[in-house]
Amino acid sequence: MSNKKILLVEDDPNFGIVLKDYLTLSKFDVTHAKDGLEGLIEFKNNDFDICILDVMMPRKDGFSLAEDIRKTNKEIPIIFLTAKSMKEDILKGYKVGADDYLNKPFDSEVLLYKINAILQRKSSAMDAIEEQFEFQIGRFFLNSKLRQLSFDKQEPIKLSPKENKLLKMLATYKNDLMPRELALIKIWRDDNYFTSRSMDVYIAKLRKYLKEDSEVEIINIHGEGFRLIAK
Amino acid sequence: MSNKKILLVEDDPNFGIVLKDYLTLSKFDVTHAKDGLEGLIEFKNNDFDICILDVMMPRKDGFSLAEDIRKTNKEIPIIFLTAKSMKEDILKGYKVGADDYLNKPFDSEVLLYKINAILQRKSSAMDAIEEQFEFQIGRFFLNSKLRQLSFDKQEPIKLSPKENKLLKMLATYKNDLMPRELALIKIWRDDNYFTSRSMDVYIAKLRKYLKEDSEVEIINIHGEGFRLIAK
DNA sequence: GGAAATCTTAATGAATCGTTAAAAACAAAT
DNA sequence: ATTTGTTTTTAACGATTCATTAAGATTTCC
Repeated sequence: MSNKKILLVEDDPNFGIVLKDYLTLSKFDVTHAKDGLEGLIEFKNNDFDICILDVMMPRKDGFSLAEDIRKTNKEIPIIFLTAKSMKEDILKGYKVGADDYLNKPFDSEVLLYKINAILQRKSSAMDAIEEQFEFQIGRFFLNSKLRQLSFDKQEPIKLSPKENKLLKMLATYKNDLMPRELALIKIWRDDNYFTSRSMDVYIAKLRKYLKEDSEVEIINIHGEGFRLIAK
Repeated sequence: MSNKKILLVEDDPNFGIVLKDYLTLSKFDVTHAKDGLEGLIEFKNNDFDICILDVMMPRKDGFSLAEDIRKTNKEIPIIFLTAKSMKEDILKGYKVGADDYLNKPFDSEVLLYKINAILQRKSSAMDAIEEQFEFQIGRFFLNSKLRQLSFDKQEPIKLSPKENKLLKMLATYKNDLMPRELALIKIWRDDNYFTSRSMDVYIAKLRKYLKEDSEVEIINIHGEGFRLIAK
């Protein structure tokens, strides 16, 4: 099997070369472009498996490049390298369709780990295509495709789109922390005072639905997010 | 298992050689660089497990070298050797991401002890890439992601963010000194009279939580920091 | 003994969250 | 186009959680 091909777009020459060497040693074919425009040209002339883009670059920044890449290819994994851990940047990245992002400086082993994780995720996702849409939550049963929440033999509750997405997300993180920010970005596509308030309203609605089973509850972790507890 | 690899950067030739020999005898592979620039080159060409850097060196001092190292690798443990025990230096070191520091002259056995303690601390966590968030503390169990402290079958105690961060940090330094300044910089992001007082308040809170197990205690080491003792 | 460091409790004010209700936006059907 | 019903957002207010500061007591170090 031939090596996976990486497009690395990074304007800092030193850092770029070190990173390229490191990835080459880790058995990837690396093409190193020095700015966004060069990156776009390389992208169009080759067939890469994954893109690693610096955010801040002359001529064309990483986000803008990502948008252009997405016009050609909706699936290719993109990892952003952001110098600062600005929330602005992270949000923007997710909107452009980032698969992951890393704050510089970072441990190169973490990058390697993320690359492999993403490549694996994509390939297995391709095999199975469909994602999970049925969840057991205590004595409740959620079918997120039909947007129905069932309890015993009772008539199922019909969920609105947002209720459904939120409960599904809580269920995929069952018994674990679902970070508030993540839900806002993925479901509300924005993270501000009002979307956050809106989310609280939906949490209240879900709690009302779920209160028939006393074993099930949604608890808040102050400043962090919510946790759906169910045996 | 192969020996752990140490990058030792020390400009004093006599001291450097003695230290290198001592560490080699203690079953480490030691690369000895004579100044900061040489150290950086060695760092980029090899794969070390830990760095020991003298602070005062010609061409490139230890702090500057540490910053460069951190650009490539955010996790690798760094120990500083400082001639004077200036608080300025210690703070600067921690801000650059030091794991520990030693005042010259020092007992080489102390250095050895610290190296092993740090490697142990890092290795268990680093295997999994993502950081550790579960800790056993005597009969207590801390889940720092969920911010809860459990004791036997009792209802877990919910920890506030600061309580959680502080206890987590104490736990990673379990049975060892957690330097006061380090906690202040990493958790409070500042080191002054008030943050220090605030930390004391949190130590008091944690002691209250932990007093159910008489085998567990947080002791103060006057002028140095705290030590979480647990079997 | 005296200065510096630490311990502990309590008070304050800010940020976050919970809940209800009303307003606005949206969609489907008349 | 207007009506009707659903969904989502905004508003308002109370409740809870949280970090900091103050202040006095106690301990440690020289």
